[in-house]
Amino acid sequence: MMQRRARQVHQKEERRQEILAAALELFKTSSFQGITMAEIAQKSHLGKGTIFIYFNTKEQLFLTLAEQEFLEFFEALDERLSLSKAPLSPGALTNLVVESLECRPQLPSLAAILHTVLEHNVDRLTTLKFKEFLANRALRTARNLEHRLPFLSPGQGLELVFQIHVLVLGVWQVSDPAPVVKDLLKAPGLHIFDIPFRPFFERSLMALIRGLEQPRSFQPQRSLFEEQTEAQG
Amino acid sequence: MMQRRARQVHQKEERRQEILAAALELFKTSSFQGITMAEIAQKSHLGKGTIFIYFNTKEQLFLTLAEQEFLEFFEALDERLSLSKAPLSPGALTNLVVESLECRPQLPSLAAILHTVLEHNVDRLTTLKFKEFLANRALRTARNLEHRLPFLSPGQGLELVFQIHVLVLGVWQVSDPAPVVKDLLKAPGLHIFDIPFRPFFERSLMALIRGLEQPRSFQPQRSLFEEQTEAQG
Amino acid sequence: MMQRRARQVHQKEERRQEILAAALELFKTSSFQGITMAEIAQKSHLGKGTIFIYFNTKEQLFLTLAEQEFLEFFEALDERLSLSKAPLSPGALTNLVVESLECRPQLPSLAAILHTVLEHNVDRLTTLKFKEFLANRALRTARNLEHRLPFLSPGQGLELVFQIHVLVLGVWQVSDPAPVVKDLLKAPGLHIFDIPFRPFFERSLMALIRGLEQPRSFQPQRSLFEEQTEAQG
Amino acid sequence: MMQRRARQVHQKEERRQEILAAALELFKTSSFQGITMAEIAQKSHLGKGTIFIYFNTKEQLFLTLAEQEFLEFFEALDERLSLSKAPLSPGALTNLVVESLECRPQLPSLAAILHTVLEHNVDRLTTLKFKEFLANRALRTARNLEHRLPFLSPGQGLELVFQIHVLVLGVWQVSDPAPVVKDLLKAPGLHIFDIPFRPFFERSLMALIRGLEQPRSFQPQRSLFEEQTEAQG
DNA sequence: AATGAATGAGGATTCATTCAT
DNA sequence: TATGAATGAATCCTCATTCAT
Repeated sequence: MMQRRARQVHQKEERRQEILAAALELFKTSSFQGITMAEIAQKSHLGKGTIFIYFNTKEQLFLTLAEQEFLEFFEALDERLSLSKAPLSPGALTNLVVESLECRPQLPSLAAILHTVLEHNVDRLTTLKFKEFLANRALRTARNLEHRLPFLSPGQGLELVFQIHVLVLGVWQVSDPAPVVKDLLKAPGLHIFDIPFRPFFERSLMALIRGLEQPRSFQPQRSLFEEQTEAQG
Repeated sequence: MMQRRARQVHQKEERRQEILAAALELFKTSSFQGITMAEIAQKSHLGKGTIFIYFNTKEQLFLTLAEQEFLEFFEALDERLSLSKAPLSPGALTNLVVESLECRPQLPSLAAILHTVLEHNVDRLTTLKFKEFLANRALRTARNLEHRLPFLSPGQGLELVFQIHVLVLGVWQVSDPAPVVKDLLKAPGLHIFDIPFRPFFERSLMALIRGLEQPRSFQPQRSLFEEQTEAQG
Repeated sequence: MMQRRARQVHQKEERRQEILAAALELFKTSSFQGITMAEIAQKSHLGKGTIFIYFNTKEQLFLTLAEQEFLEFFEALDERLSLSKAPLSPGALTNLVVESLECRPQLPSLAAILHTVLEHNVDRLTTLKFKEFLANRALRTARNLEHRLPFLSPGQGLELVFQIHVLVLGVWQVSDPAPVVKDLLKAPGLHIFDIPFRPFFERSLMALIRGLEQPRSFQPQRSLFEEQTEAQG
Repeated sequence: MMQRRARQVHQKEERRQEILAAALELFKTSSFQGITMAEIAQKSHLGKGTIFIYFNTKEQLFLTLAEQEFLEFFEALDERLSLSKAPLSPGALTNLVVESLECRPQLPSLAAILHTVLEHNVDRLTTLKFKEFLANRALRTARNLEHRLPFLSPGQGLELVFQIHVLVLGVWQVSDPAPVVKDLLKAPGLHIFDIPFRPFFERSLMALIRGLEQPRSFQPQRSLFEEQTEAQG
């Protein structure tokens, strides 16, 4: 053990980052449940107890990791969105998103456990901070999206951000099968479950954006009625 | 304990269903991790060990639950899709999906743990059976979708099925926050995370379908090039 | 399942033997703990419950197996002892024992669990029967031994039987290492633990018999005194 | 709980010994299977989990116990063997062994489960260490035996060590009957199974040593031939 | 007599978290 | 601050045995 004391604020922040880096590194080849705090401590050359000085719980540690990844993703996306003021085609926007995503390869897997795992066993305050950060960040990107996508009505930018989030975590779960499933993918008829993340995500997001782009005025609320009529016929 | 012996095949099936019903009931107010096999046994008036005669592992039990919910969802959807042969509008299809979904209120929460939890710790054979069932069922519905959505090219029906699945599990996770998060939803600025499942799912699916509906010929593969140009400009 | 009813006494005995044969077969490649009653039932084409009609407990089943093996061993040995009336050399007797042992290859492994496992969880009556059988059988062979080994004083025949038993189970345990140990036998210096049953048993038994053969009159009880004297010197 | 932290190496060793002492204490009145880790924890005033910091598995804990007992036995024996250089009579040696054994009353019962229980469920490294220790210790005592027993040819010292081991565990199993058997010992005819450890062990070991002592030249390898001849006649 | 569904005691082990040092 | 020893809750699953059919 090093026994270096981090008395300065910047030293503490450094230490914090070392821990996060170690966790991220382990997360590349393992899962949240598969990683133990002992491993993280060892990899960051710190004592087990030290980790808990910087993070209250294991979930909080990974939530911080997620926050960083989200931040960088949003930054990357915003940067790309700010390169021009011209309207974006659905394909172009999809591209920007995918590019931004590829800078942070662990974001999808972190997003996939965000709601079901990480946000449990975290204290109010931490959650509050995280959600506030996310809200601010999402709103900023939402505005940027609304600037580049003229067809978006006010508020739809934020909705699109959430929809992207939903697609990221959903597509990730579908494209990252359990070991047993992975083995079975070669079985006849099961290749349909072999779904690589990127192309499927691209097609889905593109379709979604193109759908948003369509003027809705021509099909106002009729869907329900149509259906019922059909059902009767 | 009852000590009634289920010796006939149909009695065994009945018992099996009793167990599943008990598990589903518990799942309504708790989570996979929060439920113990002992609770399920108690609720189905059986011994702890008896459960393991019918299901090898806890995961397998819930996988079977998921299978049943998926089956009923697909049946409900197929039935609705077969009521007419006329082309469906995006809104109409969305409606059909949401209706089918509402028959099985636990489907989203089961789908949400399917890939990350259930498909782990299940043996090859069980997984194979499950995936084969899912493949067959998905393909049938895919064909039905292609019949009612003329704009779908062959194979796009299946993709749409997967996209619906992705939206279901993704939107569910976003709309079913952890207790701590739920508490914070009233905080100023955090109401944006209060996302009820149904409307958000409806809008997202509708947009997706409308996007698929658009002829793609007008924007062929140019997206990447466009973007790069923009970035340079 | 066969559902054959064994109404006749001889049919029941047959069934009993089938079960024992199945258990013995499994015991060749597995251990007492490694074998389940379900496996024995399956291998003897009977229902699990049926096994318990013939044997009250798993231990009793294997105790019966041990009894049979002991019986056959004693028979084989007695037969060989009866072929002549001439005094036996230690080597010759050792040979007879080893030959008799080799007819029943499972005897050592059964003897090795007899006192530590089998005789636990067996009811009084069964144990009584077993022990009575063993006593009678041992006494008969003891007499035969005393006939062929003139140097044995009355009662020493029985003691020799017990000593043979002790050597069988002791040498077996030493010569049948756990898997982990077996792996380690190649390590430098650990080859000394690679002790094949037969030669080690032969040498040990031979020495023991030769020791019994020696007239004890010349060294009467002095050992203790000698030692104490030495210690003082 | 005490919550004293053992941070120094010697404190940790102390704690380790406390656990071993507790286990040994329990082992006096119970069996390996009858003792639970929880009991050991309670008796050593430690948390259940703490035990597993010091010993990976229950088997490892008891293996360590066995190692200590073996060590002390070997030490005691070596000490006695070193008191003089004069040749030992069989009776004298037997005495030394029995005396050494009586210092460690639990050794026989630990030896009796060594091969059948303890050496299972222990990792390679632990087993390696244990076996290496045992090899070294046995070889040293073997040399000492060869010094005091002139009739032993090189290598026979080690063989004698193993033979003593075999007798210890074998005689122990025979002399420590299951409760049911113990009850039956008064039954007519079954008193022959009432075999106290010490005298039976003494007589057996003495005979064995005396056998080893005999010059073998007069009966060279003829035993097999003799026997066959007899069988034919 | 035969069956196999039902039973439930039984226990080692992990690991996030705490806190004495 | 840093440490790592100490903690103990938490639970799935096996399998010998029973007994309703």
